[in-house]
Amino acid sequence: MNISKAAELSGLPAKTIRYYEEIDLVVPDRRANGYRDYSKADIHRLAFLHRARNLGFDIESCRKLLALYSDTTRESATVKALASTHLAEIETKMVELREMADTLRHLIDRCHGDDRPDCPIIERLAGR
Amino acid sequence: MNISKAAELSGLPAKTIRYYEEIDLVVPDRRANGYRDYSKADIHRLAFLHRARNLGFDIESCRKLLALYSDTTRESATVKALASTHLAEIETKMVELREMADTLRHLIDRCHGDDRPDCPIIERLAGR
DNA sequence: CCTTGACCTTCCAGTGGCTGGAATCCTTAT
DNA sequence: ATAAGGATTCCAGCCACTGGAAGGTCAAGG
Repeated sequence: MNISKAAELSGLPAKTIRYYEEIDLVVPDRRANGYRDYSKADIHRLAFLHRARNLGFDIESCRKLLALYSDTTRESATVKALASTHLAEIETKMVELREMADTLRHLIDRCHGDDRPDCPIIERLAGR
Repeated sequence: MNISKAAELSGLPAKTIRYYEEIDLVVPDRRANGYRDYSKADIHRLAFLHRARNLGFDIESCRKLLALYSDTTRESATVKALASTHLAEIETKMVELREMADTLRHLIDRCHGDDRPDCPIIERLAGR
């Protein structure tokens, strides 16, 4: 299967698929003409990566998840730990964003937003 | 004022301050020996940048905010628009993160997390 | 057989916002 | 005179792609 078909089936851009090969995530066979030849298993791995990335896992975590996916003797505890760590990171980031958003909303609410120069947003950034 | 003092007063690492000069955000005078010489106004601008970055504004927005900061004829509407756009982006990101977090929590809750291989997290990533 | 166009290949450069490190220079204290 | 602690520049790397150039391959139509 050519790369464009693999892209269509996995939902990943061809460029990304080539990149994943470069970093040894999914390395397909090659045909005599040098074209990449993706197997069904390769497609499954690519789609797996697509879903894992959509859940925000970074590439190194995806690599580990992919290894666990292929390892039928895996312990679910390992997977759960990986996902829990990732969830904690997401929650940390959410807290940061919420704090930013709250501050911004507060300042925006207090800014007249007209043709006058005085502005609580600028004042806050200037340190009051 | 030397860069290390500027770093201390603005709260930014010296490396970052040099980077900000490179991209023409804050360009200090130079002494005869080639050392950067930061004025009080420079320090204010650096601290301003520090706060703006902490609110999540990207560098180009910081550049605009800095210009508005220096422009006493600014219209607060301009600042408000910039901040509102940024707030909307943050809120979008928060929604994405919340969706990821909800999905992850759901899956983690259903994973035994023991020595057995069956795992709803892997199953979900594999596409059921 | 030739051309066209769609596909494939590799390689290089750029994104954002720094950060680390190497090599060298300047200042101050002993 | 020397050593420590600053300062300087420049180059490389991070993450996860993404765009583009230059060229090779293949199937269909004339």
